[in-house]
Amino acid sequence: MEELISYLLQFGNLNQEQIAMIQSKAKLKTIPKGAYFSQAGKIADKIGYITEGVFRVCYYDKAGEGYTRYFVYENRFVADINSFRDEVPSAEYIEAVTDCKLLVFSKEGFEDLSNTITGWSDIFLKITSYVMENKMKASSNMLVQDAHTRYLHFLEHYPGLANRVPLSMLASYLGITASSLSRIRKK
Amino acid sequence: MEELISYLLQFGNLNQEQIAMIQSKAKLKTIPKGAYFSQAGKIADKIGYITEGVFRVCYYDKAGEGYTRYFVYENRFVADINSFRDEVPSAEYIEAVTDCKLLVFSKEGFEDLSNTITGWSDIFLKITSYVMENKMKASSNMLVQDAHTRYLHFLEHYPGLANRVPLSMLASYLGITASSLSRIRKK
DNA sequence: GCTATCAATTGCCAAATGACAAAAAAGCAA
DNA sequence: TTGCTTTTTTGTCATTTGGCAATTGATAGC
Repeated sequence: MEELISYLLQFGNLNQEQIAMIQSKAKLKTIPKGAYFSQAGKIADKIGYITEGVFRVCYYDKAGEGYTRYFVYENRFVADINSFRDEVPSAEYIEAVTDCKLLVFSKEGFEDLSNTITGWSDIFLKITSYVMENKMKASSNMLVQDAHTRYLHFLEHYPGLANRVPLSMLASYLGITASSLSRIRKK
Repeated sequence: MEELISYLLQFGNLNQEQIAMIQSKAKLKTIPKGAYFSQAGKIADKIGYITEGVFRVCYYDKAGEGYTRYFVYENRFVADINSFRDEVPSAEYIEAVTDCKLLVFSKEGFEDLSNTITGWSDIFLKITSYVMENKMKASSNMLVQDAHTRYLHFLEHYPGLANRVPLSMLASYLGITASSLSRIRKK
């Protein structure tokens, strides 16, 4: 819980009263490996701050093949923010890659915070645009690198994460086949 | 100017008074082909709504090679939103690919609007997260497609744009070499 | 019209990656 | 442990893409 607060404080100021208010709205939730935090076609009605575990945001093509858009892990928010905000169906799945624990804000709880805490929306605007810009740059950068460079960059940028996710999921994040990644890994 | 207003109205409500306020803060600006709207290392102090022309958001590697992250054209906002909001140096260039005209909001003008118009920040939060999510998904999708598919998808998704930008810039957007794109184009 | 310049096309070959299949390894439950 | 399932590794081969260089094409200035 302290980590959530210090994460939020990076993006704006909060007094003790506001912090207590935030803590009162956060509920601890456990999600087992393989289960979904939110699903395509459903409206995302909650936003989570991960305290333990790894999620992946992914989608499936008509052949049932799954593609990982990105991973999210400890001390970051995970949500389909557009679905959550506008109450429109989500286009993607958020799947627990490992057993996970998160602090969850319901739609109602989140709106209470928006109405009570001055600057709460601004904090989320900052977090949203900062995070999304980084994700976008990451994908865009990968596009002009070869597979080996992308893998090395991943190892460097997300130390330890490669050992926590299945090779096949990492491969689809990197935009290569599992076989190619296996060969690259052999170096 | 009407197009700017109707674009904004897609993301939130505005009354006549607010619309007049917005219009009073927008200044028409012309940027010749090849010039920059904002530059890496400088703080982006304005945000533009394009009425005519095409920009590209790009960066350069140490060898001076330029890479196009994405294109922005008529009836869309163009800005380095993180640099603009937090007044930190931009990491990228926004370059006019053709002669361009835009409606420009200065930092001061934009803040006046934030302070005067209830919901102005929300409108921009929506626009920002909607646009960035789409950019992110576009790059992420391209990563798992081959070059030919990416090109066809570009043609379909941005009809006419391929004829307005140099082949080399389009190639770097697609993550391939100019030679490869030339060959693909021959079909 | 001539020339300089830059962008685009094309040819050639090598390297990277994918497709498919089989084998090996790892995980998991009884 | 044993057997079953899933994931990962490995082999072979076809395809895609890049690198490089030469050629062609377009444009602008003289």
